[in-house]
Amino acid sequence: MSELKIQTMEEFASASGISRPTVSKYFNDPGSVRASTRERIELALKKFDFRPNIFAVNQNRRNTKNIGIIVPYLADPFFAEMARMIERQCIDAGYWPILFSSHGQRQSEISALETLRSLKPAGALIAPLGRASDLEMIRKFAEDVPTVTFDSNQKIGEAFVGSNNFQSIGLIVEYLCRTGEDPCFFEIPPVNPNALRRRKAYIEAMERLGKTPEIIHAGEQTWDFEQMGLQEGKRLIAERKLPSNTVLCSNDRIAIGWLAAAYQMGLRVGHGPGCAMRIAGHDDHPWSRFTCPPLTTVSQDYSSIVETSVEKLFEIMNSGSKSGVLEETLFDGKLVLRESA
Amino acid sequence: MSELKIQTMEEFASASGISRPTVSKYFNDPGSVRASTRERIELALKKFDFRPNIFAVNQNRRNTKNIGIIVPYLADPFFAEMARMIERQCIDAGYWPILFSSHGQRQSEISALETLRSLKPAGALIAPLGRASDLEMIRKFAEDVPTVTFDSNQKIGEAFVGSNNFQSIGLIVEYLCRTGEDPCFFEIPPVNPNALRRRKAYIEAMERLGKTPEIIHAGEQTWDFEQMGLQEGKRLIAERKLPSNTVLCSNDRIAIGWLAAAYQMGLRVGHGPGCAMRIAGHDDHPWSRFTCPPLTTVSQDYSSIVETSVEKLFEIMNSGSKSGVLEETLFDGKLVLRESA
DNA sequence: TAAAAAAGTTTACGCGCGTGAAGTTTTCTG
DNA sequence: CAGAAAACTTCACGCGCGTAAACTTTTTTA
Repeated sequence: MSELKIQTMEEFASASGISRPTVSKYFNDPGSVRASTRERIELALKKFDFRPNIFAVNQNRRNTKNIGIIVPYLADPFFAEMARMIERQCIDAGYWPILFSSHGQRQSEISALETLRSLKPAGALIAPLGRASDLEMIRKFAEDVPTVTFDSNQKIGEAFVGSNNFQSIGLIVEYLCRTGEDPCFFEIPPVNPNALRRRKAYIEAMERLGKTPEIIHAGEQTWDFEQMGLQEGKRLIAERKLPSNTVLCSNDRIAIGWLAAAYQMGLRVGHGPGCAMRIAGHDDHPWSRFTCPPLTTVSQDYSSIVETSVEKLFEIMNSGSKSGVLEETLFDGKLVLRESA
Repeated sequence: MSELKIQTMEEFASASGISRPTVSKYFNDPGSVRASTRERIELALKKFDFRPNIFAVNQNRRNTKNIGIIVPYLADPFFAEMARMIERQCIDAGYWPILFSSHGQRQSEISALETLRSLKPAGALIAPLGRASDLEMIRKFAEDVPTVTFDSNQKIGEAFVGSNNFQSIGLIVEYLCRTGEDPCFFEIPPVNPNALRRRKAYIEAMERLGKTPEIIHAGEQTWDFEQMGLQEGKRLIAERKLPSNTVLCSNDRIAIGWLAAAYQMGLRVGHGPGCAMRIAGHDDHPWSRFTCPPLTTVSQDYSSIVETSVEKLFEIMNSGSKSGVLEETLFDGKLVLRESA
C-alpha cells in the first residue's frame, strides 16, 4: 500500500479536495455543510478513515463533547447496567461518555471528580457515594459543570432522578403484611440517603397499617453488602434475636446475603408450607432472579431513571441557565413476586 | 476571595515565581527538579490547586500517559473487579487508565478500539470478547500500540496473561471423581477460547483418570450465562437427560444458573447425605460465596493476573521493541471447596 | 575557592484544530 | 437572468503546553 497515512485534518482536507475550515465544520456538525460537500468528505473518509485529533479538538472547542459518569461501585451489576445504558444514550446523542467508579471509597470519588473536571466536560451524571462523599466538593463541581445526580439524592445539581422509595417500600410492606407475618426491617449502616429513606418509609408504612415497626441494624459501614447480610443474618438466627420471621432487607444485595445465611442455618425460605422464614429485598437486582429461592423484591425502573437523567442533563446543558432549584423526578417501583416471600 | 483563578501554566508559573519550562518539567516528573524548587511549586500548588490542561498536555507530549483497558462485559463482577485492580495499578504508576466495556457485543468492542486509538494511548490491556471479536482489528491495533491481552487468549499482542485452565480443570475433575460420581461437563456455546480450553482440559483429565468424558452443550451464544444455566438446567433435569448427577460447569456464572435450576426442580445440591446432585464451577466468582449452597469451584488468581498483566505492559512500553513473539503467562488455580460439590 | 556540573531562565517554535474576517463561488429566489 | 443568500475558500490567529537552544545562576566536586 503506497497510501501514505493521513494524519492531520490539513492533509485530509487536501486529499478530499475541500478546504480545512469546511472539513472542520463538517466534523462539528455534518448537517452544516452542503449535501454535495458532505458526500465528497464522506467518500474521502471511507478511503482514509481519518479521525480528528481528539486532544486538539477539545483544546480549542469552547465546550467539549465529554460527559462524565460517576457511579459509586461498578462491581455492583446494578450500577454497571445503569452505566451501560447511560453510555449508550450519550453516544447516540453524539457525546463522549467517560465512566468512573468510586469503588465505594471517598478518595476514589474525589479523584474521579478531579480528573473529570480536568476533562472540562459538557455535563456530568453522578450517583454520589452518599455518606462517604465529599459533598461540598460535588456541590462546587456542580456549580461549574451542568450536573444531574441520580440514585442517591444529595440535593446537589440542577436535577435528581431516582426511585420513589416511599411508594416502593410501601408496596412491599403492604404485600408482606397482607400475606403473612409482619416484616421486620434489616439494614446495615446506611451508606446513602436511599437506605435512610427506606427505613423511614418502612416505619410509615407499618404505622399506616397499624403495625409496630421493628428495625434491626447491624454491622459496619461497607459496600460489601452480601457479606454483611450473611454474617449478621447467621448471627441473628443463631442467637434467635429476630423479631419476625419475615425480613425485609433494605436492598437486594443484603437480601442475597440473608438467603445464604438462612440456607446455611438450615432454614427454608419462602411463603409455602414448610418454610421457616420469608426474605424480601428491594431493587430487582440482576442476580435476584437466580437466588434460591428466587427473590421477592420491588423493581427500580432502571431504564426510566437513565433516560430521564440523560434528558434532564441535555436540557440543562442546552439552556445553560442555573435555576438554582433542584428538580426531583422519582419513579415508582413495581412489586416483583417470586418465591422468597 | 480576590484570588483570581489560575487557568494556565503561564499564570501558575509567575504566581509561584518559577519559570514555565521548569514548572512543565515538574509536572512531567517531580523528581527532575531541585528539591527547593519542588517545594516552592508544591506550595503554590496548595494555594491555587492548578492542574495542567490535559488536552494541551496530550497534544504535545510524544507519548501520552493514557492506558486503555477493554473488558468484554463490565456487568460481570469478575471483570469489574479486574478492571478496578488494573486501574489502581496504572494510577499508582503515574498513568491514566481509561476503561471501556464491550458489553458482550462485537460493535461495542470495535467502537472501544476506535475511540481508544484516537486517544493515542501509551499502552492497552485488552480482554477480548473472543469469538465475537474482530480479531484482525485487534491485531492491527496491537501493531501500533503496546498491548497485553488477558483472560481470553487470542494470540494477539506481545504478551498474554491468564489462567492455566488445564491445571485448574484437572484439579476439580480429579476432586470430583475422587469424592463421588464422575462429573459431566456443561457448557454453553463458547464465547471465547477459555471455554474451549476448559472443555478440552476436562476431556483430558477424565481420560487420564480412565473415565469417560460426558459433555453437554446447549443454548445459544450469549453473555447471559446465569439465564442459560437456569434454563438448560431445568430442561435437562426435567427431561432426565443428565448423564451424571455431578455437573461441572465451565464457569461459575453458569453454575449459579444451575443451582437455581436444581432448586426450582426440587433437587437438593451438595455432597452430603440426602443430596440429589453436585454442582461445581470455575473462577471463584465474587458471588459464589453467597449461593445456596455455597459453590465449590476453582479460583482464578485475579491479583496475580492483574499484576503481571500490568508489569508486562510496562516492560513492553519501556522496551519499545516488538519482538513479534507472544509471551504467555499462566497462573494456576486453587481448589475452593464449599458445599455444592 | 576555582572549575565543572546541574538546574534554572529566557526566548522561540510548533502541535492540530476551532474560528473569525474578508473575499469568491455556488445555489436559491422571484 | 439578475440579485440575494448561502456556502465555500484563503488567510490568519490563538488555544495551552512540550521542548529545544542559548544563556545565566546555583550547587557540587576536587
